[in-house]
Amino acid sequence: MEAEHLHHLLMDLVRTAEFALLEEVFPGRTVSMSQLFALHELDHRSGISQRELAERLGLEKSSVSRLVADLEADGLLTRERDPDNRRLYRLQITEEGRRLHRGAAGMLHERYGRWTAAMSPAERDGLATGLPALLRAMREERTDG
Amino acid sequence: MEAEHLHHLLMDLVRTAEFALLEEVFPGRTVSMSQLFALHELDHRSGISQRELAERLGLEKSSVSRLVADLEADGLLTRERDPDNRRLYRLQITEEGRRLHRGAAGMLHERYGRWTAAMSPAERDGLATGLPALLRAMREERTDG
DNA sequence: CTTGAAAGTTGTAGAGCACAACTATTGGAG
DNA sequence: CTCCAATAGTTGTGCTCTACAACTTTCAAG
Repeated sequence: MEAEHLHHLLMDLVRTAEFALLEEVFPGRTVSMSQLFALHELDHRSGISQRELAERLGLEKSSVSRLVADLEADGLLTRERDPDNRRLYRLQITEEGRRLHRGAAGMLHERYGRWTAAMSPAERDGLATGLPALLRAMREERTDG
Repeated sequence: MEAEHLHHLLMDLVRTAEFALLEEVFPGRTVSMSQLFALHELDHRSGISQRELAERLGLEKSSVSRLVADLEADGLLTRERDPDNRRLYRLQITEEGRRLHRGAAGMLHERYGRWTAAMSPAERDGLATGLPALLRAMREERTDG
């Protein structure tokens, strides 16, 4: 696979995917990309700190501070000081936050279903093999260097 | 391929790819994502109008107006009124703009090379088959609905 | 007790974008 | 020909997201 080809694909994918991820993901609420990512993280890893979340999101701690404050105000997560180290918060997604994330995921899943339905079995298999591998490679380089 | 799996992959990919695309892509200059996309488009389709560019970038015409004005001020593209319809501009990338885009692409290509080098032949083949198919499916839905 | 590091907050400023209201040009309809 | 609606683009304005710097609070080490 040539670089030029991959370049095209990635440029396209970032634009198209970001568009698709935010489009009408949840009616009535406005969820930013970072908020969605944050909920996504917290739905998997409960109890992480803001610093950890900032690292995972690739954001500055001050940005996460405000991001998390907004999510807390909307009742989508809770912040509790760690009793053993009161400098840091333990973030936990609330039921409502979980419902929102799952709801968003559900809406997206329908879309994913339509996408994969429009692909041949060979293409689906290829994607299932190649895409995780690409991400693994991207992430390795990012953590290495 | 299940939706949940694809959901994970896309969330990850958007974040990681956007990060990778902008990181030190061209030393000395600050290029925004949209500027990079715009140059990318103009390097392929010369002479399109701002309205066409706006459609391709998924941006509002006012945003493109300012975006293009900046790129022109930086000498990366030229704007000429269409003699047959003086309402619209014909946008053309300059040599410098082309060099910048190609340069950025070159830097990215090295990175792509490292990524694909870290993948097995089967994974590379899979990606080459599956990723274009996914984009095709995503784009079809976007233009349909 | 002091010092320095870590986690988080707040002030501030800039980038990027959309929306609305505007100008200029064009192609009809009457 | 004249008027009008549509099209391409511009400008004013305001919002959101973000980083950076300076700050507070908490902790741990000496």
